[in-house]
Order: sequence, then C-alpha cells, then structure tokens
Amino acid sequence: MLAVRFKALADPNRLRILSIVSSSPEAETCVCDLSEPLKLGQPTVSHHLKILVEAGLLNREKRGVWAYYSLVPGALDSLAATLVSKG
Amino acid sequence: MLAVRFKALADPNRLRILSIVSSSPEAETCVCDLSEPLKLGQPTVSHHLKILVEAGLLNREKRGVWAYYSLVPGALDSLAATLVSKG
DNA sequence: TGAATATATCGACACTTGTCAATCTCTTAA
DNA sequence: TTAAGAGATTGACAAGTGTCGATATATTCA
Repeated sequence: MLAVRFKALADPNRLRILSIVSSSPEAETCVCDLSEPLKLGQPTVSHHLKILVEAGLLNREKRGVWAYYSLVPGALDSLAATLVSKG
Repeated sequence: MLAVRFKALADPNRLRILSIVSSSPEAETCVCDLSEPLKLGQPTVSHHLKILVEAGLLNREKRGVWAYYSLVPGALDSLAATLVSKG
C-alpha cells in the first residue's frame, strides 16, 4: 500500500538513515555505521532499517557478520512520481 | 520538518482526500463532499484536513458556511523533488 | 568446540494517532 | 433575536509507534 511507504518516510531518523546510506561510499552502510550518528541504540537502528526494507526502500545484504543496506534503485523515484501525478 | 509532511501522507484516508480534492471540478472540495466517500464521520474528516493544511499540502478557504479545500500549488512537486534528490 | 562480535528479536513502557460522540462556533435566513 | 446548518474543537479510548534493555541468532576465529 502507498501509505506504508510514506509511513516509512514519516520519521526523522529514518529520513536520516536514507541520507546516510545514499551518501556513503559504495552507497551502502552497515548498522554499526548508523548507531553513532543517529544517537540511537543498535536495536532501534535495526528496527528502523527493517521498516525501510519492508517498505521496499532499502535492500539488505548480509556479508559475513555484517549486514549492508543500500537504496533500492528507483524506489524513491517511483514514489516521487506518485506524488507528482496527484497534483 | 520534512517528516511532518510525509506523516501527513502516511494515512490511506488522507491520500484519498488528496486524490478527491485534486480530481474534483475546480480542484476544490468541501467537508461534506468527503465524509460519504471516505465513510468517516465529519469530525474525523475535519481532523485529517487539518493535518494536511498544517503540513502545507492543502489550502483552506471559507466561503459562507462552507469550507473549501484545494491543493497548495507545487507542494506535492517540491516534496517529490526532495525524494528524487536523495536517491 | 567455545569465545567474541554484529545483528535481529522480544518485552515493556511512554507517547502518538485514528476514530467517534458530544459540544462549540460561526454564518445565513427568517 | 432566534433557528438551522456546516464545520471545528474537545474528551475519551483502542491501537499503533519509537525507544530501550535483555536475550537470541549467526558467523568468524582460536
């Protein structure tokens, strides 16, 4: 549902996660890179990441012990397109 | 704040309000036009409209006894632009 | 195998949100 | 001035959300 994706964006910390992920080298980030700049505990960061993944905005790839998150290509653009078409 | 605007979009009924408003003749709607299609009580519709107005997405204009709501020109587009620039 | 480490999940808590019924406010008409 | 009607506000309540501490899972290394 469309509202689910907007709900995923409706939190300042999750918007910041998207910014950090997209601007990081290789455009991917692990949980450990997020906990400190967000000033949130590790379980909370995991929780936000899960919401973004389930909304189809982030990909999760596990390599070894680490989990790397990256933007789903085109996801934000298609969401933006639904906004423009409404106006 | 950016999250406030996405929060305004993070509800199915509010997305439907935007659709109805933008597609109605003159692109404006009064509360009485919304209550029935949304199957919501009048106070609930007023509540959702207030959230959309405070998010800067809808204009409210009172003419006589009725209140007419219309899209704020460019608001959805500029919000869409913030999404595209993140990717 | 066992220890160490990164991440996920669980349980709990305060806070927020969507909804409704009741009430209030404001405008028009008599 | 009073009555009627549109819409806003208030109060209440169930459901959802963000956060944390504790625990579980999974992977690497000795």
